Amino acid sequence: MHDINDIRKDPDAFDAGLAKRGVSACANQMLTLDDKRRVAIAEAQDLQTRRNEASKKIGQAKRRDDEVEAQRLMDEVAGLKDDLQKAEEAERMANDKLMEALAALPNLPLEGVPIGEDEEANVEVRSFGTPREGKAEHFEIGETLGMMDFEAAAALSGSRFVVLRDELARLDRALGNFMIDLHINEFDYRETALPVLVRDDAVYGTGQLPKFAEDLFRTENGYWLTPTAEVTLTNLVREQITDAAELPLRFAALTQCFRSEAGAAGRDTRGMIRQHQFTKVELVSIVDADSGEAELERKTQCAEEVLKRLDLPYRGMQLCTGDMGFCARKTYDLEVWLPGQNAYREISSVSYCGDFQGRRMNARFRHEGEKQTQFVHTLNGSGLAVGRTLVAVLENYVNEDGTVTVPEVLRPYMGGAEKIGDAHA
RNA sequence: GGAGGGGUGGCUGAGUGGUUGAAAGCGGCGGUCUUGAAAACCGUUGAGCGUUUGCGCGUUCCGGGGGUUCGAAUCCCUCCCCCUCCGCCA
Repeated sequence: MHDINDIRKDPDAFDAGLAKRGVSACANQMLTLDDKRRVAIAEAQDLQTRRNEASKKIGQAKRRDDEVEAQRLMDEVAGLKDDLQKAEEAERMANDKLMEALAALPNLPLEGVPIGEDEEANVEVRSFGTPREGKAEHFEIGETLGMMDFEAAAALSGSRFVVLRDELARLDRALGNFMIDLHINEFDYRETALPVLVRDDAVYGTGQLPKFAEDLFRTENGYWLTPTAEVTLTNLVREQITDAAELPLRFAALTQCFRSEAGAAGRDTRGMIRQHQFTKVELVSIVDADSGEAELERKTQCAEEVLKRLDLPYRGMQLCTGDMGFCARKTYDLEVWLPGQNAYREISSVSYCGDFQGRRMNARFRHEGEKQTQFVHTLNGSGLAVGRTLVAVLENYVNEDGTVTVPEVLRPYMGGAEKIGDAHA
């Protein structure tokens, strides 16, 4: 959500920012809505003033038992009521219209973000490891092992679900545990266990609503299934004033995520790359207005460290203006090398959102002794998507005989096992 | 699921139709006193929005929304949340 005052201060800069994202200019439209809103407010307030004055006099008349005068005054303001109600309704509508329009606008890219239309214009900022050629895709490896079962999942739930068995199920769990342990032990994140069902306000706060409702699952009694723990972790500070001394707040969670993948029909239909339900370790930071960009770099490094310790080749991409998410001002994607696909695939996305979500959540902070509050700045990032990491491990660690070597850092989480598939080979 | 009790300012807690944005206490801030601090005493202390060069003025807000009324923290409807008892249950 943007501050209408910022738009008023420099409408051209606002439109220029939107243009970078391929969104057409609309500052003028917003200012017109705001003007209408303010006129409506002034009209309603004027009527309210008159009503209040009259009511006060009526009260005074009644106190001195002057019923005649009281009645005279009551007759006098009787006509006001209708106008007042209309004016208040007009004020509400004018305000709603402006809020609705503002809520649909994406955040502005930070200075220096590469300008472009789509992922073609993303910029590689670094890389790690050496990509190798591979022969097998992860689902071939998993099915050969007899531990990855899409048919069983389809029977239960349809497409875009998977059943993992035996050591692969354990590997999945090991990955999640390894990741979250790393972040809480070494990077100062607080582990958090969260609901995966939330209400409208929370999803609105992080920007998935109102625009992207079709990407989410909704229960019959009105809950949303969280598409990422970004929603819950970020909303932890909603509608409150955090003491600035407590910042930065760093939260990590290992949760299930649920996405309808409404717009992805036909894409990544095979395998575990794109599922309706997947596990992810999410990293969220709540910071003050000055720390956002440094925290973005830090968080990206936290995510990268997971890949490094798993010895998975990856590259870091800075997203261009056209490829960034709705709330983001600056985003890095980490893309892991998948030998089976002979391609880099996104495994983490780390974004700095400025105060865009803070304003939507009415989440503020205040420096000790100061009166003025500011909206918190927020960051979120995957550290990492567990399902896709499992895919990467399989394709990068598969052996000639179809077994899969367990990455060293995961062995403590696997009962010491060095290999998957030996017993079944 | 059934029955009941509650949601008031940073906190505790009064307030059931008329200058109530809201008593009192705590906390915070300023001052007096003190070498300094504490204690004591005095004063002060909510937020959003609109308007204004500024002082200010106006308006809204007592969980959210709607309604009754000339006037609502106070009455009505509805939703949300918390608590207690019973039932059920991982």
